[in-house]
Amino acid sequence: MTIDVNAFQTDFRNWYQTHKRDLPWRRDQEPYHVWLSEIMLQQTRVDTVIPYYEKFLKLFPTVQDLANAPEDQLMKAWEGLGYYSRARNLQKAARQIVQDYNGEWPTTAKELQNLAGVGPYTAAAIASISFNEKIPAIDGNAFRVFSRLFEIKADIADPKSRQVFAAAILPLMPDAAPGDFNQAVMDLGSMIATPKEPDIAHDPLRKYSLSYADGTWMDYPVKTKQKKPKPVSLVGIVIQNESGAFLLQRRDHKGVLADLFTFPLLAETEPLDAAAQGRLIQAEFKESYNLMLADLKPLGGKPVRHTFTHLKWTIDLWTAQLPSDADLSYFPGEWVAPSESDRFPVPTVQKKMMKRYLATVS
DNA sequence: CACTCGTGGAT
DNA sequence: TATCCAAGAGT
Repeated sequence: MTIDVNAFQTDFRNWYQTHKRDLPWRRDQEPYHVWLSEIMLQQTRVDTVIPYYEKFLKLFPTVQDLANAPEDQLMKAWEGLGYYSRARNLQKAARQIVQDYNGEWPTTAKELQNLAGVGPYTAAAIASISFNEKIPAIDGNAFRVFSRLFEIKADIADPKSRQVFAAAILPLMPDAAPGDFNQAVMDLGSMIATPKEPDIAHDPLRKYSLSYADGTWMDYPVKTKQKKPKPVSLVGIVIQNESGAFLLQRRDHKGVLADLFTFPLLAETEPLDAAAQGRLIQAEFKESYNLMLADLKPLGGKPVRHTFTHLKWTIDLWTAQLPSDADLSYFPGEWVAPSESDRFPVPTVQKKMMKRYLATVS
């Protein structure tokens, strides 16, 4: 594979200067801004991230503000964005910067990877954009763009493939503005060299592309298929006291939706009929929480469905009553009045359950 | 290293 | 509805 690197860089740079997107985190090269945006953009679309990014910068203008933020305020600001461990790692890393690095950002990708939540991609992105390190930032766009350019058949789901791509990309990077090169790859991948139906006619790199020449671009990137989400049946219990407050449960610090608040959820080892669900709920509340629910009954209607990357939840909703003076010593959660329900970070599935409940009882 | 960890848009 | 997948990282 012989390629005129100078011509390639010129074509690519010219295209980027004309077509690059105007994004909030491109207003400067502040590592705090670049880092925050890169964490939010992990597995998340630009349009989704923008409002969260703007809100975060208003709430936490500096890395010191983020390091000092109350956890619930942080999680609340992240609510709905998904992959919530990113938010916890965000604050861990902010505290690393303030305490371990005395507020001075490390300037190399190698050092940046010591920060919580910063892996090889994010470290390379920050190092190249903020500190002009010549290192390829290899994300899904880069895998797609360069596998098609050079017909690279390494499986991108295999971590070992990263070095194959790095070796192919590095010789193409310019000494000046390597961060622009990496961002150009992302813009090209999201606007032109898309997964389905790439706009080949407007691709500034089309004359360098082996797969375009061979008509094989649909075969790239090579990626092993992901498994189907595992079906899980659950019951969700909408419990209210005599003043109408809801009993919300703080989920375990580990696992799915860690630390967030939902109606109490119980997983069934296998799908149960209504009678068995009722017995499960009463037994679990008695044995685990020492609580006796009153007036327990199915809400009725279709179950609430929610699909994660690896799980497919089917939730049958129930309703019950519990006095406000019930002893919650063994229950990880608290009463939440409808008026103050937005003080707690809740995942999307909780919003779905609440919406279904309110629609059914009204 | 295979698995875990969310959400919403596109098709 | 089913599937893919979007600027991945931690374990």
